[in-house]
Amino acid sequence: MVGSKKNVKKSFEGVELTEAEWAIIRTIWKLEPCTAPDVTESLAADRKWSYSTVKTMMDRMVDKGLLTTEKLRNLILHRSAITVNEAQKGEVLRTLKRAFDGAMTPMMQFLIRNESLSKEEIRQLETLLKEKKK
Amino acid sequence: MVGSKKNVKKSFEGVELTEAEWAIIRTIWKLEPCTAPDVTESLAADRKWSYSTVKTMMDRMVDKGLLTTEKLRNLILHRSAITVNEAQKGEVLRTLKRAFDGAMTPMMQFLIRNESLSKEEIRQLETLLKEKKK
DNA sequence: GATAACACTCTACATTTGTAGATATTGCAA
DNA sequence: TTGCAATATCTACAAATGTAGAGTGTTATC
Repeated sequence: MVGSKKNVKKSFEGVELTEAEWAIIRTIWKLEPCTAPDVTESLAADRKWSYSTVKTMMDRMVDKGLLTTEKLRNLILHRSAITVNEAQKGEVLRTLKRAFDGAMTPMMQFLIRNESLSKEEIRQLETLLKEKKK
Repeated sequence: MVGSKKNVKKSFEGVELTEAEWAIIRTIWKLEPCTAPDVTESLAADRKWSYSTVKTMMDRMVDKGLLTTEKLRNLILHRSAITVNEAQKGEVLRTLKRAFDGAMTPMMQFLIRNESLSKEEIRQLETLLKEKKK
């Protein structure tokens, strides 16, 4: 059976989602509360996943505590248990840890140096940095 | 058998290394050219991996084209086939794609807002941005 | 009440990742 | 020259991930 372990509430400091989990949770953030068929349909455009596939993924995510469920009649409504921000933070921390030895500044430097940014975007970032200084 | 497929030269635009692969390639960047026992020993401090484990990993990385080999007497010398920069880029792109829908600026904003940066670090980044504008 | 839709449950299988024991090979030292 | 120590090869297995078919239950409808 998929989906049995009690899902203990835990901190999501370092959540790491797989590619497929990202696809699913993105959809859930948009639709929640929603059912597995809802998600399947919404994803149909990009991913041609069968209902079973989506449902299995979702069940596993419930196990991991990434989603919560509520039974409504014969339906199971799902909600995200982590916020966009938490998920993003997990992903960023992962990269930081693995690729930059946990050092923020080198990572920022890498981004500024290697990625293309328009003048306007640069201005925005400068503004943010200015605010940050306070 | 581990390590048979011909390793075709390919672009490393989007390399994604696993946690274990990162540990190994970091060591290789330090020691290359080096043997599997070299890597095992160097990693012994953090990871208590057996020689077999390390060797298997390395063989798989050779398959994937992440490492190259050269036979010297009875030894196999390994070298990295991707640079630190390429690996970092892969990791960053991954996060960008998954967590920020490929949009650079939101990711930068997230970092500036959510991470702690000293005044000095902020100054450095401002300088970088200034240079970038040219 | 029978039945078609719809949603859910179970089970399964391939691939990748992490981990390592057992065995074979070989160059070197005694 | 022989045996040992170092290195490499082969094989294996568990867990995680990606993917989905087959079967079961429930509900709204005719």
